[in-house]
Amino acid sequence: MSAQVSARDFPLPPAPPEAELPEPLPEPSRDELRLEAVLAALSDPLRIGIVRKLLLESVEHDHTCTWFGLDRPKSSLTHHFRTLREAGLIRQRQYGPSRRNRVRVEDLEDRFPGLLALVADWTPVE
Amino acid sequence: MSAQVSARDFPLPPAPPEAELPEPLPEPSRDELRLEAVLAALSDPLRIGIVRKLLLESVEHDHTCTWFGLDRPKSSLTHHFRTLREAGLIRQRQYGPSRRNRVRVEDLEDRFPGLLALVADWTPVE
DNA sequence: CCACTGGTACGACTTCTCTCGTACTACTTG
DNA sequence: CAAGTAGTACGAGAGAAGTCGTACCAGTGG
Repeated sequence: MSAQVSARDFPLPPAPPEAELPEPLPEPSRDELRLEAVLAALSDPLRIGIVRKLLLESVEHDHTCTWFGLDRPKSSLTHHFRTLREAGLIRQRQYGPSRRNRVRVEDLEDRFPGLLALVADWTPVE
Repeated sequence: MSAQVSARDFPLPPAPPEAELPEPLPEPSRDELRLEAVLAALSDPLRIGIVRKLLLESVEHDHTCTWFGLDRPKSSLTHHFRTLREAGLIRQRQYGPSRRNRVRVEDLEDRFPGLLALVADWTPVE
């Protein structure tokens, strides 16, 4: 059956008050995004799962690393989230002691239209 | 400026007489294609360049590995073309002594719609 | 049959990536 | 200030991947 999630047109996040948020951690600018790097970051099942979960369950809200419920040591999670940020897939902000993540939907749709729809349709191996 | 190649809708190849062609080398079936594997294969600049060139310059014709004019040893090319075939991006057929490649446009558009458009728009680092 | 062409297979080497333990830092709360 | 929470940095080990030389093989054409 393979119920395909129809996630073609992402509602762009309703322009939150960016000015009031903590500064994002260092990340490539929209123009610096490289398709090879983005694809490499997404080629790991854990990471594409993270991006997919963020897309489907929280386009408008940021989430901490632990929100994902991943059964990995903290140092492994740091590695994967940093990989995603350095490739330009997610934006990370420091909220007090914790760090929150969101997908860079606007930037990615602008540079690589349709890519996030593929991520949203992805399913892990059974 | 970045003149974006508008390559959204690929003309599906006009159904060549598949029966008369040599058998394809072993490859994953359409249902076996995995997005992670496809993205991993495309995350190498040399390989995404190969797929892009095949897409833009020869959708309807197969090409040998040497046609690409890549300045690498033969054994390296064998490695990259096999990687692309095993990920399901290209189909390879043996024509006498040489081996010819084409992109699996139909299968990829069916499973991962829009992905090939991103590949066609890709440009190498200057 | 011999040389040429267009590849493959194998193996070595190097580099990258994933994984994770340990130690540490930053902030919050009592 | 002490304890708890959420994360980082460092570094080591294992495995995967890229690079490429060498030897080899299958057709093609003289």
